Amino acid sequence: MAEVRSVDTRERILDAAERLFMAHGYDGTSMRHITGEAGVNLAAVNYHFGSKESLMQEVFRRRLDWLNDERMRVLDALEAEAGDQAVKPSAIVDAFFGTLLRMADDETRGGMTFLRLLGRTLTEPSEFIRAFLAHEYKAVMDRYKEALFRALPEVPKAEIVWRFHFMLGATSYAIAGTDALRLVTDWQIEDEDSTDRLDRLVPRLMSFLLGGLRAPLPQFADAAGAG
Amino acid sequence: MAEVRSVDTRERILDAAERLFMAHGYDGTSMRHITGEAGVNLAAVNYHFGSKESLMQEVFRRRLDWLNDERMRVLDALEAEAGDQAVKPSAIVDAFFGTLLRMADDETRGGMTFLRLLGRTLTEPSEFIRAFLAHEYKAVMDRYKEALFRALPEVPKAEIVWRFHFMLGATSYAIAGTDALRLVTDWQIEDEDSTDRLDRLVPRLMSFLLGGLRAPLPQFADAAGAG
DNA sequence: AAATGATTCATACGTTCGTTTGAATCATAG
DNA sequence: CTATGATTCAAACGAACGTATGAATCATTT
Repeated sequence: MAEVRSVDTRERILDAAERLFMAHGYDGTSMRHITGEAGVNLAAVNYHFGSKESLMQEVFRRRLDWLNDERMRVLDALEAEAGDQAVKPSAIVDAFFGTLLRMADDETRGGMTFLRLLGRTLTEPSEFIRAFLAHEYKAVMDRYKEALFRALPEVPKAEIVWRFHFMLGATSYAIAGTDALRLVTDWQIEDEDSTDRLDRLVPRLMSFLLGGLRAPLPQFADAAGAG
Repeated sequence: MAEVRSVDTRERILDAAERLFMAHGYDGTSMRHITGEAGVNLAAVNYHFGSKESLMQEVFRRRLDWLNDERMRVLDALEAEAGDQAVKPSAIVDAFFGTLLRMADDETRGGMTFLRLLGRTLTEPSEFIRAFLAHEYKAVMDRYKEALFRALPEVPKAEIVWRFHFMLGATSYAIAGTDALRLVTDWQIEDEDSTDRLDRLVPRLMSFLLGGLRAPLPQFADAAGAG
């Protein structure tokens, strides 16, 4: 079996696809863009991956398998360390979002490119992508939800689930828009260079997420409670 | 001038485009989908709007003109009411995000469809869309940033800008994913029906946003301050 | 009623899309 | 060296894309 060439080609395709899907979206990226940038023949994608959809799935699987395994490992370690005590909310949030954000510095795992792709894709419309991500994420999301339920027993579960949702949004947006949103907001932060910005994004975002997670419970207009 | 027909056709196209762009994205929606769903001739889009890009811009302009004017009006009123006092952060946040979220109940202004379109588009890759939104949003963003600077004089401006960014993300995600993210997280909140969920989204999100905005400032690993 | 300008219509243009095909080329095994 | 299976290649497929065209139809004015 001559796997040397094919592995090279596969990875070149995956790298190019990751970058182009991030920059132009799924529908905005053609197979000819991908194969052109990867320096391989047009037919190589269908030969190695079967279809464009399968390629997209493989782009995510390559990174998410490690990320979600790592998230599980970190949470395992936290719970083992805590014994019969509850794990602190800040540790849970860091295990989920911090583990994600620290991928930005690891180019062997996609770095910022993959993070921004993931951030954008979570709000992308394509049905098959959402279905695929739902499947990939289900187990780890359930684990973390349960951990937060135990860590915050006084907060209604529905509220925790919503706030997890909000945290996901703030994070994915912060990642996806690290360059893009500069356009929308057009702010200038004069005293920080770009490397600075990334280093400080994690503590900044963590403060925000924890502040939101532990905010006072909302008061609803009607009488009923939240669960 | 026979404007009756053209106005009807224009609005039918805009309504269909708004819905389809929301559901399938810009690149994922064809002119034939739009004109088919609107029940008009294929050439009508180019006749009335010139191009697909111009149509997209008009879809947004139709809603954003009102939204951002309204945001300006509300902030004007708040500042007039406060006199030389500072406007409360919670009032500013409500003026910006609450005004947006309350569009969900106003079908004459696009309702949830437009909100979800906007939420998704803020992370979409197409260059011309981001450039257009940047232009449409610039004035109102500057006004609100300044208002938050005055409301939170003890918080570094860079930190406020970042947290505004995070709030935008949480909000746009909460909107865009009101249905979609159910797939990813697969949570079930048994005791709330869907109308309930929308009514309670606003106070829930507001609590989260304010908690994040007023969270303790992050501690950076190195010595330098944040601005 | 005739004329005019706005709008709608069917149809076609050239391009690009994802995918397929079958031959050519490669690396390895017998 | 030859056979074999894996991979690469150029080329083409039909379908769908955004856009343009010119005739037909409509509403309005003279």
